[in-house]
Amino acid sequence: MELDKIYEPQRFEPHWAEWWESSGIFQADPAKPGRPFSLAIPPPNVTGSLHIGHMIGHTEMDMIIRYHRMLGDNTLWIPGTDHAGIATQMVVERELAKEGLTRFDLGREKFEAKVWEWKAQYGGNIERQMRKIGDSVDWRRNRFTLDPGLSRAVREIFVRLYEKGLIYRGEYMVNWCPRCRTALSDLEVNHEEIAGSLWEIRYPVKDQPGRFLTVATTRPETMLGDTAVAINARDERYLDLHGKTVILPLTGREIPIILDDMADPEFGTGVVKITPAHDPNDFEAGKRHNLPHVRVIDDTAAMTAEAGPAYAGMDRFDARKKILADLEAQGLLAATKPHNLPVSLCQRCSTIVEPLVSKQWFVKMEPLAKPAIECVEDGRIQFIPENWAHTYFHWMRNIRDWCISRQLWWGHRIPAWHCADCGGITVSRETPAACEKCQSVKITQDPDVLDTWFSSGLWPFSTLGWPDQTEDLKKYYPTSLLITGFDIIFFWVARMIVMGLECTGEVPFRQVYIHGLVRDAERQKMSKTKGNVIDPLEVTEKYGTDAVRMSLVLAAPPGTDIISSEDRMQAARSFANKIWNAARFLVLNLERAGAEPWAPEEKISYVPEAIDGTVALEDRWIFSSLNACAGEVNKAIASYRFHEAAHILWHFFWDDFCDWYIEMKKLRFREGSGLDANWRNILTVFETSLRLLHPAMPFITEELWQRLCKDSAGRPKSIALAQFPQYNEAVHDAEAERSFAMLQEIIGNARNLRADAKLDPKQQLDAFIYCGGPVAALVNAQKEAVERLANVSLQMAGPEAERERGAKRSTPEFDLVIAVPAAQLEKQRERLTKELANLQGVIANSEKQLSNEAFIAKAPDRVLATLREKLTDYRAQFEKSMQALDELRSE
RNA sequence: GGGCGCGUAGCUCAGUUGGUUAGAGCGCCUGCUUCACACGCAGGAGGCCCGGGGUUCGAGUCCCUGCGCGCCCA
Repeated sequence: MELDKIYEPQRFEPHWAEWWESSGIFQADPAKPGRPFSLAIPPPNVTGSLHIGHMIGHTEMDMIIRYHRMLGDNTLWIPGTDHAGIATQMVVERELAKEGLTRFDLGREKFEAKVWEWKAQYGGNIERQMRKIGDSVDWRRNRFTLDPGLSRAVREIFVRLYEKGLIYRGEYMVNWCPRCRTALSDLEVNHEEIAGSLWEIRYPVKDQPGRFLTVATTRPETMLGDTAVAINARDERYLDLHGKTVILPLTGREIPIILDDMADPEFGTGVVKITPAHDPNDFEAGKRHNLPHVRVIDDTAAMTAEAGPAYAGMDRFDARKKILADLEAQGLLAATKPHNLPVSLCQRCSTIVEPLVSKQWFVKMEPLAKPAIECVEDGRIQFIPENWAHTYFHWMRNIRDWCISRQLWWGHRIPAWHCADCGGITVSRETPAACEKCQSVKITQDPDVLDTWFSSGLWPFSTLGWPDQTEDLKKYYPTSLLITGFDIIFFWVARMIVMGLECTGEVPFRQVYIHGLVRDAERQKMSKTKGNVIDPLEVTEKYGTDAVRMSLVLAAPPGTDIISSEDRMQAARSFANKIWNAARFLVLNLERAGAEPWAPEEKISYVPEAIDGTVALEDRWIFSSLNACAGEVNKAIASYRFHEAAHILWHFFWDDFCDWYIEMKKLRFREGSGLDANWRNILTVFETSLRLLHPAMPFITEELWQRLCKDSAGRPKSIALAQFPQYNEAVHDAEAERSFAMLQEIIGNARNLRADAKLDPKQQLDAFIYCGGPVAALVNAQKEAVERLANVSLQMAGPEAERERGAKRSTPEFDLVIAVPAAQLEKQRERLTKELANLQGVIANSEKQLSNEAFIAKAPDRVLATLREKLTDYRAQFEKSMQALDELRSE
């Protein structure tokens, strides 16, 4: 077996991605034993492609699912995609536009067929990407929101809610996108403040020549639809006009002057025009005062015939200009003042939304919200980080009815049929043959489709076969966890909770982990419209999937946004390269040792084997460290502290395993030794590390594991099915950890003294260590390690022995002298002076604290004891350093 | 206007319930082609933890307040 010198993930990642799927190891089986752990993917838009923002969610999901799989749980991760009504329709419409066509040219059926065609051609993009990044999903259970099964679930819940009176149809003012030509829910519009104007327009009072009522408006084009003007009852300026009428300019229509609190005496002129057909507040006012609606803007944002022949057919903003010019010409434009106003934009296409009255379907939310609030309050669903529950509560407690109908052609058609004869509506699970009211067969299905989120809201159970009580549903529902971004808490998370409780009587998931958004270098949210998306395929190609995954996980503590940068990916690739080369080193030396292929123990014990009757210090230490590492990683992943797990593993593998353990082991290798205990220890630690790393970096760990471990009878097929290492208290070896830390300190000090003297690093120097007791025993046993790792020739003497001349470093436990020429000692003086100043401060601080009676009385004994111990050490250190400095001065 | 969050090394950020001399990665400086790795090794510099006040024996951590910044909802 040979490993390339450089880690080249492109050479093996595609292979494992393919094998994982074809070998079926991620396929779930509800009949198998094991605690269920299930997760439904937030279904991405079928026409879209994964961006780096998805990548973090997918990495976290994959980490947690691989982790649970390795724990032996019965795991299921359901993949799938969302039909994304507006977005998908837009994409296909844009394609048609290239040929100069609109969907209306094709007609509904042909257009729908075109979208399906589009989906067949490009819809697989996301799935290909998911395969590439190693998502360990069960592809057999792949779902699409328009699948027959999921569509059946949609009809089922629609009919149920309708029958309970929770779905109703009515004429209301909704957000209308004139470009998409559909209604939008409140969530699908963005609010922005733009610089506009406040225009003051004179409305002549009828029969009072020369008297005007001046209204202030930000939208003059709607004046053509005014059906009243309002003044405030407390506003004495205009009170005498109450009950009179004004002549609406440009139209000559006579409209009443009414009293309403909507008119704010402090704002503008204190007079407001009322256009019930084109403003939500005016719509309400219109209801209060029984005002007629005059609709002057149509579905495409063009002026209607009712706007008058001068304006009919014009775009709303062109009409505004002409209206202002016409008013000006007639001397009716009193003022134009700069004014910032909020506008609503279509989330999909950024067109300014037009409030229009139309007949739409709504879900009555209040009764549904109540149990959805309770299940979070009582902890049946837990948000992580828990702060997000506030956001959820705030929205849920101020819930408004949900407009679910869309005037689109792509989506679930509303299961309601209108009767041409009696006007009755038949709502049914199955397509009805006749009107249920009058039995007429002249019925036609409602042309509208449902909001995409209506079907996404059913995702955690519709994907498991609901409304049928399938084995999957019984085993895996409620799902264990949902991982998603905070931007869809309202759109999706809230609706799943509502629908889950309503449909199944149970919460759809027990925990919701909310990850941060990936932002670019300017901290901008990444979005297709902004064009600042990073293509994960591009960076995974460049750095390897494992490196990209690791870089994201490292940068993603719970509750914070993730700044994506290629620097981080590079760093993570270096880490992967480090793992690769550690493996390469082992492989090369295994060959030299003439070792047989090795098979790992499935049940990991972490107990190092003895060599010649004793267990080597480095083995005791690394096994103890590995054990601690396993414990911390388990804790971190289980509590969704993925970044912590990644940092712990990075540190363990790079610093402990590579920089210290392997370096020590270089002293132990013997040619032709065969697979002795020494090797079994090394390989056990390495193999265990791979298991710990596997959830975060699945590809490199699988590759190395498969290469390194003999495919013996008892071996799992894949590292993904191997047991995840667990903490074992019995393996904890505090004494070995202390001794090894001491050894590191000795070597560190020696290296430091060498480096300061600026001598040729190849030159071996004489070193002298003065110590007694356990340190002396340690030095005796590890003399070779010190000499090799610090490149010195070491002699040991008792603590009282006379010191050799040279660069000296003291600690409470030992003095170390390196023989360097006197000329090279300057750096030592600087260092000692600095150290003394530092120690002085620390000592003064500790003494002050220890002489504080309140501290002694109130601080816990543990804290007190450590501080006293430390003070003794500081003082000893101070003495020694002082003495060392004196010696240097006398040189 | 309401809510959430952030401000720690040059940069990006960790720092769980308050308790040793505050950490990491990248960048920077010095030296090194040491036979796994220059995507590397060894050593090093760099921080009034945003300002002010308070609680406490003790505050980067808790409370109040000011300043600066971000996001969500109205």
